[in-house]
Amino acid sequence: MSQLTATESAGARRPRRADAQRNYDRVLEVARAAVAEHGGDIVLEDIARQAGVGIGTLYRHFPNRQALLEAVFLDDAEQLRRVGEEMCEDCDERAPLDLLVEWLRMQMVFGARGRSMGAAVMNAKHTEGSTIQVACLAARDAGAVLLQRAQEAGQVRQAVNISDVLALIHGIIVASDQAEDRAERVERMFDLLVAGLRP
Amino acid sequence: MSQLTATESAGARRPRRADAQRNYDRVLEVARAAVAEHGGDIVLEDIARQAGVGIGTLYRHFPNRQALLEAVFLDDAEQLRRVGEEMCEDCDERAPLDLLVEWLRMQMVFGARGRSMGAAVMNAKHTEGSTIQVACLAARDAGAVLLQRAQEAGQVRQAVNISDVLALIHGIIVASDQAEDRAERVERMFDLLVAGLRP
DNA sequence: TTGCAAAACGGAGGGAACCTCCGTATAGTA
DNA sequence: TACTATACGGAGGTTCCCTCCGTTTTGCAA
Repeated sequence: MSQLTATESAGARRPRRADAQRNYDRVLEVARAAVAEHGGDIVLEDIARQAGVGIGTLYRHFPNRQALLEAVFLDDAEQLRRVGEEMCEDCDERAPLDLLVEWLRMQMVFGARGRSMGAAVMNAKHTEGSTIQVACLAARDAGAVLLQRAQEAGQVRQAVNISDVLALIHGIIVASDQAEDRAERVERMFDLLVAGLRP
Repeated sequence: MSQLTATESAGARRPRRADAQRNYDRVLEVARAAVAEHGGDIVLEDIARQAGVGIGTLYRHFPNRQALLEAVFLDDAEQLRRVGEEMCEDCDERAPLDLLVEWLRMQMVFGARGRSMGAAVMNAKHTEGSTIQVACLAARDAGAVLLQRAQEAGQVRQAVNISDVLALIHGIIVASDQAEDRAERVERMFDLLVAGLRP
């Protein structure tokens, strides 16, 4: 949850006051639930009300809609990195391609949860030095290692590039967002992607 | 332009009045230009003003934002279908896979033009019987024939399915929308997709 | 414990955009 | 030319985003 304490970015600032931290956490928690249900189409005033704080408080902690969505997103990116790194250590026991595919599948599940948060997040992802870009790059790097292992094992073409694969995954999510046969469609597109990896 | 006259859907209604048709066309034209520049983030009041009509007039012709975007979209879908059908007739002279790839590339160029119109259009695409679905299906069918030719020539795996390929193309567009190295990135993802087609 | 300054709270309200409603204007027919 | 169905247009209701600022609270220091 409150992975961001006030001591961000090098500044030796005084830590957040207790009430502030409490409200920050509460807002973030409500927002997380709301995003899981409605995607990016959340109404900030509703979030504030449900969290039991004023709209002004919400905006102090999250200067705009984007910032709130990003905060919700960050946690997940962090988790993805962690799992990716753990998988790297299993490379001796399981086929690297299998691990890679499993990790990519996680990317999809996780991305699908955020659904229409997509547009907002996509922006930040490409903003140089943004917290969210840093988190995504960290997750990506974990994936890059998995990919490399699979390539060394001769299970994936050398030309394949992790960031393209991830972008394509994101594309699959967005492209199938509204489809009525969502699950199967995602599965087929994913298969198509995996097929494209092989030598 | 005014591909939709008032005589829609079987109804034997009186044709649109001349001034109405004029305004319809003018709004659509302005909207088309605006979409090309700003994607889906157009302000309807601006469109109305630039077209020299009142906001009420705009809303009479296009009951909501979505309807206007869809109208802009339709034309393009229609063109895509036409080109696809023309290509089918060239299958004897050129390799089917080449034609397919060229057509898919058109899909991308054309989709990229509409950019963030994406979300709005995606909705309609999956609404049973919507004009836009019909247009997309017609375009898709043209592509399906191209795909089939390529499969018959043994240049594409049998398991590949046109609508998945198109969805993936759409995904590529969306996924690379904000990237700074957009062009190359699209190109690489597209290559990845094409590689996935081959047997 | 008490006083106090920095920090945080919260909601009124400005502004942007969407869309509706209805009185007024006009095209096209008899 | 007169009349009616059709179309026009913009005022204003609604929703949501975000800012501003007077009030309240916290936590440190005496």
